[in-house]
Amino acid sequence: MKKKLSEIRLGRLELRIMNVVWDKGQATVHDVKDVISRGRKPAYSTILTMMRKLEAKGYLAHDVDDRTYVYRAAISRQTVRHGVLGDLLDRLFEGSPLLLLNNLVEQDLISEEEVREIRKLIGKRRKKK
Amino acid sequence: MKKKLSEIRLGRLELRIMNVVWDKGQATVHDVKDVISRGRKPAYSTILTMMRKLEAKGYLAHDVDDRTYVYRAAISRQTVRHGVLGDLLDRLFEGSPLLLLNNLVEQDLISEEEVREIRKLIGKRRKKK
DNA sequence: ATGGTAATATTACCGCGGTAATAGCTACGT
DNA sequence: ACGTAGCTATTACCGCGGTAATATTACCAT
Repeated sequence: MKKKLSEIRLGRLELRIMNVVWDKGQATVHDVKDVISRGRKPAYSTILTMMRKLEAKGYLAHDVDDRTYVYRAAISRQTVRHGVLGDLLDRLFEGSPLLLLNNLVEQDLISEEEVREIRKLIGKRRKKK
Repeated sequence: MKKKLSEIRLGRLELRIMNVVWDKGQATVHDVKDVISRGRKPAYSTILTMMRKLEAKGYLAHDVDDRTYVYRAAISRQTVRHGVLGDLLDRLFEGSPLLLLNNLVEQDLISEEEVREIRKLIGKRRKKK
């Protein structure tokens, strides 16, 4: 089930679930329920339902281990990040990453040192090409 | 109608509408309908409904000019950008702006020159304080 | 065999963004 | 006075993320 990057759309709970699966590599419904702590704590059956829906949408897949579903991601964190970030850029920052960067600075979310690191990173990437 | 930054949530069409109002400073339903071009073109009544809902939520306000509603933004673009960006950071990038930056680089969305500009910007900000 | 246990499957509902048809109002032209 | 043009107001519906109770299934222990 391939998806265009721009079509990747995940709700809040969906993302919380995916994060658990990405972090742990694989997870059962119970695993997810145990890890999800912050804020509202959805019922077991809620998480179950959402994970089934996520699988139906092609974001999760599962193996069966002794009659327990062990889920794993069917889409990478990077892919989702790319998709969602691109979408945000498009919708709220005129498609300009620079504008977004600017915003991070205004919010004092990044420091000069961090920007320096990023420059280094870009340098390395350029060499590779 | 004050809102916590993290509670600012706007759908796709809502954001398209807000963008028009922000760009033009003020806009009637017709103005918005005329400007909105890309992709689906919602009916006049759809835009009308959405703008009323946006006003009910405190994102728009209106004056009446010769029995036509002239809407203006009741929340700034910056505020929405801050809110949405912070939320994204929190949900998908472990709250780390650096991780987000990194992602922009991986997607080849920012260049070394742009990062240099940002560093300059940060320098200026630091002096102000 | 049978009842408990622990998992998945089914079903139902809510709120909201989005969609739009249609009803209602009012000033203006003739 | 009256119809019409051009607005806003009302109403209804859909899909989906989220919520969760309840039903079903199947193994295990006694």
